[in-house]
Amino acid sequence: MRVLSLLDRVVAGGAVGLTEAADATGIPVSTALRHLRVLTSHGYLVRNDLGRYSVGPSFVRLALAAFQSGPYARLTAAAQPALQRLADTTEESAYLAVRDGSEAVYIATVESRRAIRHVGWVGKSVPIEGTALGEALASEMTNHGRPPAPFFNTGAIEPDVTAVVAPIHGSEGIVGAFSVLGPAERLTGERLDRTAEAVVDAAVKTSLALFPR
Amino acid sequence: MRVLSLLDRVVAGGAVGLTEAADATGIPVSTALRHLRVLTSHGYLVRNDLGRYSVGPSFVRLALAAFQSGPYARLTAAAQPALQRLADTTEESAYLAVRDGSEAVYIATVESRRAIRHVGWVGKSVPIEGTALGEALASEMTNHGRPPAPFFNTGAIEPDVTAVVAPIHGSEGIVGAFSVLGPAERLTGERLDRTAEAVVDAAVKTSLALFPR
DNA sequence: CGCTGGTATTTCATTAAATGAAATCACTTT
DNA sequence: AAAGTGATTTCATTTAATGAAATACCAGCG
Repeated sequence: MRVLSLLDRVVAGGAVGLTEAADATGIPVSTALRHLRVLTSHGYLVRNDLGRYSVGPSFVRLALAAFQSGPYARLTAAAQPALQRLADTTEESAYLAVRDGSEAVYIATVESRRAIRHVGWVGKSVPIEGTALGEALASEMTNHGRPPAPFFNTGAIEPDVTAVVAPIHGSEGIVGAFSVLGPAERLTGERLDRTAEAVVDAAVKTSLALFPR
Repeated sequence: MRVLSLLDRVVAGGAVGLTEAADATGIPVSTALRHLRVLTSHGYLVRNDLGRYSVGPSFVRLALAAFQSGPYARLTAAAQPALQRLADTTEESAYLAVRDGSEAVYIATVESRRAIRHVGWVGKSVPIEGTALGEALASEMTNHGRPPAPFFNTGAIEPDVTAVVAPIHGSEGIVGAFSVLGPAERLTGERLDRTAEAVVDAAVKTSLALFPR
């Protein structure tokens, strides 16, 4: 699995030298070099003129496939209309996220049209612990036919950013969550209430689209 | 590297059983099972209730990173305005592709607004040999300061689909190519000529954006 | 209900690849 | 020229991978 650790670090890091990759993964440089050479020979990585490794075309092909077939294709397709509606009605950026072990990863977004808006969290991971998103993804479906309750948090990841979250259910439990993110000073009072209603509504509709009962 | 072959097949395949993954990679099922379990334990794959393996959240996180940092982030960002212009001016679907060994992979698109339009080739691989795209990606920078010549082909991959292609240069040679794809009956005569000019122009402008001289 | 076929899982002995330190090389900076 | 950093090669050792065979499970069919 060393080879995947290295691949992970290089793809996540953008452009990474041998010693940096070895240090980041705790692998001796001679071992890391061998693995990086194998990954490069198969096209998963490329090595540029400066000797730095980056993602290669074979990995890119798989990255595209990951969103075109399989569960994330279905989830992102089912979620897209709801994300658009969420961004339109709440006038804040709306995100779709999934659970990745002890973290949550934002995998899709429709950004708010406002000049002051939350941006750039697709691909970002946040901990399950201590975040509204984490709570939502780790929650149980305990509402017995009633709409799920929304989750709120301010400042968990960034100061003055409020998150309003609702989980999405599929055939095998919680498959993702919607999160609307915006400045805390805007998301208060009645705007916060209406945002919560919209997020819950989006989650319920997307859950039904994925798993009709 | 067996582990990456398996990962490749599962991600590309969408939802794949143990025996299918083993057969597709030529790996004995007991060995394949072990690898699939390791991939699942790290979150790169998931296994559903039916026992089929699909892409998992750790892989999705990397897939997103592949387009956010590193060479493909730069390439797709630099190419986006040109793809949009190409689709607008030619009224056909425009694609960006890169070379992956003996194949070419389409990695981004702006689709034509026409009802009859070419769709759905992002993530698809075509051979270098026998295609206009392949010729373009394999070509040398032999025009010595003059604009590159466009490449044409009809029916190489699908009957009655014409491709008009031009390579994009970066600091280390050819880094990608633009391809406009549309019905052969539409892309003839003066429309074909103007499409070729537009593709070459897009490639030249994107090359300059990536590697100013 | 029993049988068959296909798929998945476990076990265990064998093999092959991975490993990693040390020596060496290359390049940049002082 | 020397020093420091990063990369590469070599080689002996170790560890993980391997894969066949046995077993278990499940769905479909007669």
